[in-house]
Amino acid sequence: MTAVFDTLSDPLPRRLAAGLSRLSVALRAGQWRLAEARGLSPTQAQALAVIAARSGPGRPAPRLSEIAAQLAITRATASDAVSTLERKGLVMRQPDPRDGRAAGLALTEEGRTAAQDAGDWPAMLLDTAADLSPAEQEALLRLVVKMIRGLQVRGAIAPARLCVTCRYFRPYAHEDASAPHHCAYVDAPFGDRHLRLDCPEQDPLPDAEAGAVWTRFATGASGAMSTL
Amino acid sequence: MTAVFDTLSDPLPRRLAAGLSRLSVALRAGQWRLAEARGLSPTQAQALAVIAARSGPGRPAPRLSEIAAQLAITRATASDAVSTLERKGLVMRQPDPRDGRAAGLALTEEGRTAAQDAGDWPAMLLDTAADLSPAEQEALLRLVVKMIRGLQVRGAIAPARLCVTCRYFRPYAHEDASAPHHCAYVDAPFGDRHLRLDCPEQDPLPDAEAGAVWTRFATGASGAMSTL
DNA sequence: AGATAATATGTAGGAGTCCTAACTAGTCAA
DNA sequence: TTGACTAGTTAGGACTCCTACATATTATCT
Repeated sequence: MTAVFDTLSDPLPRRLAAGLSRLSVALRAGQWRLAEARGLSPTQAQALAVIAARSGPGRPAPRLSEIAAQLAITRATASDAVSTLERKGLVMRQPDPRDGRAAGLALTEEGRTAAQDAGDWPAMLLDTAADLSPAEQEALLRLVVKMIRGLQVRGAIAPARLCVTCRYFRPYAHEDASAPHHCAYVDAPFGDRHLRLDCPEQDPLPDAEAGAVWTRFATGASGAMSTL
Repeated sequence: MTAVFDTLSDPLPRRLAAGLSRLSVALRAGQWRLAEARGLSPTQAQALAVIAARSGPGRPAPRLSEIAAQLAITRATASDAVSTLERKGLVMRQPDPRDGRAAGLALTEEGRTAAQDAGDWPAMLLDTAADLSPAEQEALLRLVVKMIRGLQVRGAIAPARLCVTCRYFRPYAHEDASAPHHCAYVDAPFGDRHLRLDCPEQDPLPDAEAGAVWTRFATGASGAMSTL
């Protein structure tokens, strides 16, 4: 094949890591720029977003440890960030009725408003993603999901609420190439482009069963990749 | 098609941003963990890597501003990081013969050693990438390159030394689907899986000409995507 | 019941990150 | 030579992120 470049280049996984790292640099920088406008630092904004995503009627209030795990920071750092959010009047700590040690985190009215902006990504990133063709966006989402799951399995990040590790996920249950999967929770078919990264309804499969479902998803042929 | 999820879900670019952000969290955390072992903070390690990548015999010594631009931080922050590296004996500042204001940055012997480790990514990330099939790795690299170029065009990140913006790049110059492109510098064919993100030989095309080359690359059909 | 271990969180201290603003010194062009 | 840039540094402040260590509460084991 192409002996020259195959031996000359860095291994592909290494370049992938470098590429993702570059994107990560751009993301961080964008978050700092947004931070100023909103009076929130990147970590604070992320913490706010996690709290918002995990709050809801009839759902237990998220805890500090949960924030720390999701952001892959220590509890001490998370405590700092939450204290600052509290000082800014966006978050309230409430004693947890079921565990006197724990502090349940809830958004204030202001916090709810701020959290909506906090989910805003730098426009440049959204525009760049939107410039990809729909098929490319779908392929990228699928690949990103695979990377996230891989990191999760290796313990590098906290469990994300992914479709592909959910009790209600049925990979390749339908013939329709544009929506081959099935969500048994809403009982509807869907495709790779609908895969979620943080679904509130997600109910994680135990490890024993997760492997088989994952394999079916990961190896399943998808006919919609031809136009890349 | 799948009306339910199409209207129910966050827009795809938004979820892509969220997904990349999660990967970015994992990356940062991994860098902090590595940092400890090496006595270098993430920024210092990145700065060291940039200096190493841009140093070389017969090449002008990289400047501080270049580091700042590549890492998307201010010159002040870069100055801090480089000062620390200097204090640790890994980097030397040398007066630039052609510009008395500028300080050329060079690695010490120790710095050269340290820079090799600094290019090491968290093993978990490399392993996860390596778990993807070769076709998937190639597809992801291509998509990451597209994202980087998009962010670069929008001014969100400093110019990367990409094949796709290089004077010597000839997209789809060959029939061979596994190596359709051609590098006129080494005069050899190569494929998407060989795309580089920081090639020392890269010579950027002027904007006027870059658009046409890019379009040919971006829209070119690739036959190797069927097994995703 | 009482002692012990484990858990959830908070505090303190220190190095590092990252910014803006102000400053020095060198370059370049009119 | 003067004025406008440009490269880099410094100072100050908010925030990030860590490792200890301290505190309260819950779980567990005799």
